[in-house]
Amino acid sequence: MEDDKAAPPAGDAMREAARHASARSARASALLHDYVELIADLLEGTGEARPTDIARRLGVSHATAIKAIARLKREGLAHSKPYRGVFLTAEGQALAAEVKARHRVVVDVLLALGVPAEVAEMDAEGIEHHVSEATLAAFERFLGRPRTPG
Amino acid sequence: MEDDKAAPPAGDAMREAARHASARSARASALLHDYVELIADLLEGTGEARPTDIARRLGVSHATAIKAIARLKREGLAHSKPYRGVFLTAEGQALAAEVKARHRVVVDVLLALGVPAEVAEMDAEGIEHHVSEATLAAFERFLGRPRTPG
DNA sequence: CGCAAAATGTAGCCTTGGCTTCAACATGGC
DNA sequence: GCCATGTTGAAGCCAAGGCTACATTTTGCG
Ligand SMILES: [Mn+2]
Ligand SMILES: [Mn+2]
Ligand SMILES: [Mn+2]
Ligand SMILES: [Mn+2]
Repeated sequence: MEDDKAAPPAGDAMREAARHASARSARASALLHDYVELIADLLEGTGEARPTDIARRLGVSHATAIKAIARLKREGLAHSKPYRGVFLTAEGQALAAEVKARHRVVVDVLLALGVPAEVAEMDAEGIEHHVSEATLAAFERFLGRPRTPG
Repeated sequence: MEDDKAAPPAGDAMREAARHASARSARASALLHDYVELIADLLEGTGEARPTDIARRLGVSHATAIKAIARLKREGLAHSKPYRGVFLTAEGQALAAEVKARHRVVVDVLLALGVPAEVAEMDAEGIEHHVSEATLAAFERFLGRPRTPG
């Protein structure tokens, strides 16, 4: 039997470790998701996404927003020229669409479960980032919105 | 009339900023919550909570666990003597109880919504940290477990 | 137009939460 | 009882995500 050098988590502990690793990974991408979602929103709404507006809507300083935008660009989700506002790449737009759909479903599930609207919006902002594909599918079934409408 | 210097987010933007701030704050305490929950679990199960076991169950290096434990101690949630394992303060125990209850409710709601068990455990590990009191109450009502069983 | 105000960007600081590496300690098996 | 092995702890590195302070650019208004 393969002898598991260096005490790797066995059985239960291993599965638990995997769960926590998954949560950590979701936490790591949460911020980027919020940025692309918001940028898409601003672009749709007003035609432009300026760092200052992004910062204001997220409740952070403009410097923080600008650093995050730099990361979005590094990761191929956004592009921008100096002093010219931010835009999403095709990849960024696709991600934004996913994230927005997920956000809506999470809010709707919370509302369906009797959570007050303001609170639902609050909590969804964090919960959405930890809803896997399988859970999203279950949520949609529960809401009576099958994924494959064929 | 306080004249709102320096372009403070107005109306919608302000509420959205508050939502994101709330999510950031939840994210910040998530890690501590997982530690106290796990430590309580280990103490109940085996009578001791050793840094190595904590690290293994969380899927991080022992050094990472030890630094987090130091933070737990700084915040009055845990105490320990060198080489002697970790224990929870009264405050830490109370927090652990809350966190465990919340974890259970979240998993049960996901199961009730048709999420597969393995996935429910996965997602709950992240979702639980973003479930406010009001949402928790709604979940308990939905599950038919009123908070005040009087 | 010209210039003040607003927006943008840069630099540098801090904390958190990961990691590896190495040193010190505790203990169980012989 | 000793010592190999496992556990614990300390140090130091890194990236992310906050911040303030300051420099630069754009823009809008008189
Ligand atoms: Mn969000
Ligand atoms: Mn969202
Ligand atoms: Mn958790
Ligand atoms: Mn948990």
